Amino acid sequence: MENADIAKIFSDIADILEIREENPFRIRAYRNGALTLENLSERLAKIVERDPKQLRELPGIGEDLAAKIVEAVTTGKISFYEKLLTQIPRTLLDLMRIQGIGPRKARLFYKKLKVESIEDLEEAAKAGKLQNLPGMGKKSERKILQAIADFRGRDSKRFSLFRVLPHVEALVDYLKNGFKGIEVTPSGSVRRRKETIGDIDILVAGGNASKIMGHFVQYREVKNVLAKGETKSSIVLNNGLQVDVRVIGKGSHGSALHYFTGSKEHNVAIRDRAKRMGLKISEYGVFREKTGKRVGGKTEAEVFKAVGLSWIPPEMRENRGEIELAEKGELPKLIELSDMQGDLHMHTQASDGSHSIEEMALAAKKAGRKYVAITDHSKAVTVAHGLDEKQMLQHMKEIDKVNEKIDGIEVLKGVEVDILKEGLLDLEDAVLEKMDVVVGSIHSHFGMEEKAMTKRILQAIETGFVDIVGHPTGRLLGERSAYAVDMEKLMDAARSNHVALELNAYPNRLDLSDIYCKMARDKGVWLVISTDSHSTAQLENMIYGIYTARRGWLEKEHVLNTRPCAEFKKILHR
DNA sequence: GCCGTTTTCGGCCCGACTGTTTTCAGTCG
Repeated sequence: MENADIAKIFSDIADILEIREENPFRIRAYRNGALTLENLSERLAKIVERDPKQLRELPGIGEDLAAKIVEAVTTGKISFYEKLLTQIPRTLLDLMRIQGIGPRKARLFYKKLKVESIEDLEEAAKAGKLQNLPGMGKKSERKILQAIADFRGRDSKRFSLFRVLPHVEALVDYLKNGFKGIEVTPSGSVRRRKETIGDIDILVAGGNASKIMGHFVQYREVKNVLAKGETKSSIVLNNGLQVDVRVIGKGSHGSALHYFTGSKEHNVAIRDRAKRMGLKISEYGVFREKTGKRVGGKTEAEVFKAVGLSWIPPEMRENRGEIELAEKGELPKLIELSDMQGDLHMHTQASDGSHSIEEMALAAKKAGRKYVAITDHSKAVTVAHGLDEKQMLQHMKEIDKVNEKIDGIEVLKGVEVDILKEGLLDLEDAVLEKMDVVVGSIHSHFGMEEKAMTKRILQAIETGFVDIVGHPTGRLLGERSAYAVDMEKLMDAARSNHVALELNAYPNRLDLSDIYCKMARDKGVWLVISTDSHSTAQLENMIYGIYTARRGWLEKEHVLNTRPCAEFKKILHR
């Protein structure tokens, strides 16, 4: 069992215990445990193998959960969970994924109507059986039917950040244009620059709250209004994206911004800390618990300062150790877009790109880069018109020509060479030898099992020709999951062979993920951030790589292409 | 079930909105 599987079981256990109305703190303990496992970069199996006692060092993992993890890793199941499932059907848990249905309602429907699944629930609602239950009515019944329809229509629940940001911008403009002197700030996972977004949260400071609410729900792209209150409203856009807006007084801007930026886990940890210090934090400010005296909240910095911390960048607020660092004053200085000097992965018309070498180079210069590597596909990637040895040599001459012709940016000769099924590279050594930059990537046989896939990539690394492993897990957000690879082994091999791993900034890749970036940072593995552009416009996607890098705690020094070209080349030619 | 600068026991984040109530439970973030 892998980390995510065990996390899912802990979360299921929490749901079941909730339906059974057990001790809410015990339930939270399982939830917290699940979150810890989700955010963990190291494989639990590895930790157990090394020393099961180390599980106890993980936040929220005590004697009990540690034992369950050991059981899961060694036997492939958790007997406590199996036992629970004999009492409550697994499909009942799906009910709680319907908006407006929590554990109480799920339990009510199950007990009174024998509803065990979403299908059962739909049937009961259509038959008018729900409205007569205690606490229910006609309106609730209608809402549930609507929520079931929404749930089904909403394809794959989360939206990629790059699809969401344009909507955020439009909404912020819309709100700002309606009123004078209000501050409109995107918060939530958008502000944390998470790779996928569940809904948009927008904070408005100042202004007439009820007027702002009235204006907001009339936004031109509203499909339906979920809730409209005095200070808080939620709408669903035509594309299925939910937007929450909250209005707050200007004096509480900082505490509200902190609160609505989250993450939830970070907030819980901060509030817990405040509590231990005799303080109470809400969206309205920081207060002394005893006297109720307000001690801050106008700015975010005030909130952090009140609990003895320096200001934590939003991208780090996931309760992955950032609070401990802030306490010691040791927060990293996160990488910024302006640090990026090179872009080492892009395609031209020679393979599957839309522009010429020169056009790409000039656009990259405009985007602020000082050097680029042109890395077209090799011949195995036929769908992308990959180049064979002869074509590649010709292409390299073209690159040389452009390099001589233009100023202000250095153009390196590169290739994105396919890592074949057996771990061999798709071009002859004699050609690879002449390259400045070799990116090795997987484009086929994604379904290989983990051992074989890991061996395949390790073998490619060990040829000595690969400088960078491109999009190392092959995932496409919302489309294709990562292929199975032992990331520990891959990173260890990369480090000992002086090979860098790519953080591919293509917005639906972001591969490596934030968690793997942090793992690379911890392990001292070199990284590069590249756009994998197929057109000049895509060179601007570097910013998405920066977002993910910042979420992975990366600093300038961890990323090779923040260095000047000469220094970068020197490192490559170790 | 977890955890400890008040505690190995007794706490555990906090508030808005809705629909059903006739003062509040459930859900959500």
